[in-house]
Amino acid sequence: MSETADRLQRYLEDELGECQNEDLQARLDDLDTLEGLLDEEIISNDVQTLSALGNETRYRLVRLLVEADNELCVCEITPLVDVSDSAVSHALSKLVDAGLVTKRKDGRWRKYRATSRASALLTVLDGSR
Amino acid sequence: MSETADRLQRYLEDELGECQNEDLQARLDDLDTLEGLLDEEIISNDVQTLSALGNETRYRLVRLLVEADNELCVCEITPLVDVSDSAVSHALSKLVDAGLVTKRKDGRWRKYRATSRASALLTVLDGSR
DNA sequence: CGCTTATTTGAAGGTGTCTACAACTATCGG
DNA sequence: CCGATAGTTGTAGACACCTTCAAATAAGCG
Repeated sequence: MSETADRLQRYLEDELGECQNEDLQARLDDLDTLEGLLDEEIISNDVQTLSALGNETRYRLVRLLVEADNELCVCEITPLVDVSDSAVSHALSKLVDAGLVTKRKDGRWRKYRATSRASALLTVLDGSR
Repeated sequence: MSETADRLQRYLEDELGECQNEDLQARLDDLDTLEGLLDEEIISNDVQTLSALGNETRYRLVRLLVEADNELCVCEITPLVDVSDSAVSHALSKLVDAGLVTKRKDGRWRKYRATSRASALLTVLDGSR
């Protein structure tokens, strides 16, 4: 038996009392179940979303688009953040990949809009502070 | 006038029509207001939260703690993820800093529990997929 | 006390990320 | 077509991050 499993065993005996072997097995099963609940695809998708938002530039862009409650042209967005055009473009592209904004071509202008997922996330952040 | 401001001016004239000078000024004011809505402290706090969750190991830890709906001992958590004890400890510490989990000492064991902010975020992610 | 065990801390190294620059594509107006 | 403008893409280097190992701290037990 591995060392970490030993430690877990000791912990559970400590917590439950040594006599309750049924409870101990039940607890081990619970922990197994817990692990089983993790879906790899959901994880990687959520992590992509969160790490996209977890960057100051991209967070600002999303905030602005959500507050605007409308699509904005790149040329409207760029003056509002303190990085190069190129950085804005890279950032928006990553946000599109993450499903946090959508892109629309309009002649020579490109317009971006926050998705409902983006505004839902910001709403929760605002509401749980 | 800067280049990006020139571009913005051209865009707005393009969109609104050149005659509507009042509307143009109003739009510029709107964009200014938008920028003013960004609060630096909120931004850095949210970005810290999001970047903490935007890492696979930490995301898994939070998921597990939220699903458990209870505090878990480090020794229960470690076998559920595929990194060293040390990595788990570092990860949990960052999550505490970000306000996503809380820590409690119980004798020689340390127990962690997800905060309501953490479960709110996961709920929104689940609900907006 | 001294030993064992649980967890944390510090540091290092390998990897990934972010932004700016430059070059590119695409669209518009003449 | 051609020049100008809007925006994107590739890339490089500076920097940050993540994990591991080793050592440190802390608590319980004899």
